[in-house]
Amino acid sequence: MSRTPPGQTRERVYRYVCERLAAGLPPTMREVQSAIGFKSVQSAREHMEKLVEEGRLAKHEGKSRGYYLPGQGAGQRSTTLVPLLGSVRAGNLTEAIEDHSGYVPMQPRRAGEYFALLVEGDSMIKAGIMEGDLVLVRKQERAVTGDVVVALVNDEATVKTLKLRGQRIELHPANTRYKPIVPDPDTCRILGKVVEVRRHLEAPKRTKRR
Amino acid sequence: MSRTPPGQTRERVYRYVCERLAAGLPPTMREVQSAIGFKSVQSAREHMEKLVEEGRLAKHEGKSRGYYLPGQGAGQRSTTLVPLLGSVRAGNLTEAIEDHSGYVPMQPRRAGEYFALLVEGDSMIKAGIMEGDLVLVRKQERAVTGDVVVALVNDEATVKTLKLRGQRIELHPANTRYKPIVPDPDTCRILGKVVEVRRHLEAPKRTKRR
DNA sequence: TTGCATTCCACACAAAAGTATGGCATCCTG
DNA sequence: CAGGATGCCATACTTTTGTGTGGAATGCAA
Repeated sequence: MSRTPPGQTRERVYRYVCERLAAGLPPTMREVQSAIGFKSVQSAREHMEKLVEEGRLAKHEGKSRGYYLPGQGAGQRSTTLVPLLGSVRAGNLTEAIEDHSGYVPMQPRRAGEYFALLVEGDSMIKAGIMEGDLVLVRKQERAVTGDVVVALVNDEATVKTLKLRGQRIELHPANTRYKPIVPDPDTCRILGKVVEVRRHLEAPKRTKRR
Repeated sequence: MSRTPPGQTRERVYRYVCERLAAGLPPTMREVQSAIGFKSVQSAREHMEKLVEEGRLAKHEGKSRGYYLPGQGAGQRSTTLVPLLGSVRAGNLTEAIEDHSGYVPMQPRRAGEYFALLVEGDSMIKAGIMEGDLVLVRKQERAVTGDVVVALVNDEATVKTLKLRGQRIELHPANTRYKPIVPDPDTCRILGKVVEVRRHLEAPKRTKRR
């Protein structure tokens, strides 16, 4: 029977398992067996057990699809899929909640409900938030001065830096070409706080036609 | 037997399943049963089947832990956990690969191997890349003019915009306070192309002492 | 009243999935 | 040479997990 140099198949197994873990469905032993091309499920199992011994994988004993990455379980923050609701400036965000256009993976640092929006315009350029960036927003109706928030002003969403002057809300741009917005309190509502900004420097690859 | 108003338990089931999906380990029927508090596994199953009928969940027939979110399967890009290797300017990146300090979830737009780095300095401020930002990098040794790359110059990693003049490599900052780097070709190596920039606007929450 | 839909329970069975035991071959070290 | 480690195969057994069938109770519409 043919056999590979020590450690080589181990790496292939590890890579395959990591891919599956990242995809959200850990593999069974028999799936590892198939993926690597073993004739016997026991071959897969021995590699997996060794990976656990080495501390590179951990597992729930006796549970199906029970392997996981060590740092991912106990201390590591878990990944959440956040709905991408559309773009700032798009229409009614309440409706967009029902028809989100995909998910964005994130690891929340705080408990809460999150949504993602695409940024339009350059009003926050000095804060390093550019046209086309993605903002991840935690839903909350209050924030403090200095927070970057998504606010609804006259039913139009906008990303700005919040300044509270007493009870008065000011929405400050980070671009000298724009003036602060001082909305009528009845027409302004904070939707949430921007907790993360993401920028893709590469366009999506063209997918094949289906 | 006590029973809830129509739809109420369904939502609880859905929420639980979504949490589990986001955490990376879909639940078994018996786990759904336990989580909701049913006495019978069949109760869990019927809710799950209904969620599939409604199009809110999908499943791999007959497979353990086989449920998934519909848009997440076929067309949706799968999530990959990318190792965070440390910060640009830190020591030897080759060693850092063995001792990465966590994972960052991303949905790659192209096939390849990825790693993440923390940015130090403000040399790319005009490109909206700030101190403390996280760059997600696809490993590649070649890039084209205009790409933002991670390069190793005299064993020091740096994030810059690449400019190729013939065979000569120039590494351009996006900040007028810095000059382009024109490294000796023997001392410069491209490690990869920056494909995504992320900024956290919120510090990690303090975790309880263990 | 009957039929249907919804929300639940109980139990048995089938298949998937984890685990155990035996075996072979190669290489290296004591 | 023997023993141990590593990389594999083969098979059987055990447990987990999915599925099927039967049942009960409630509410609503025909």
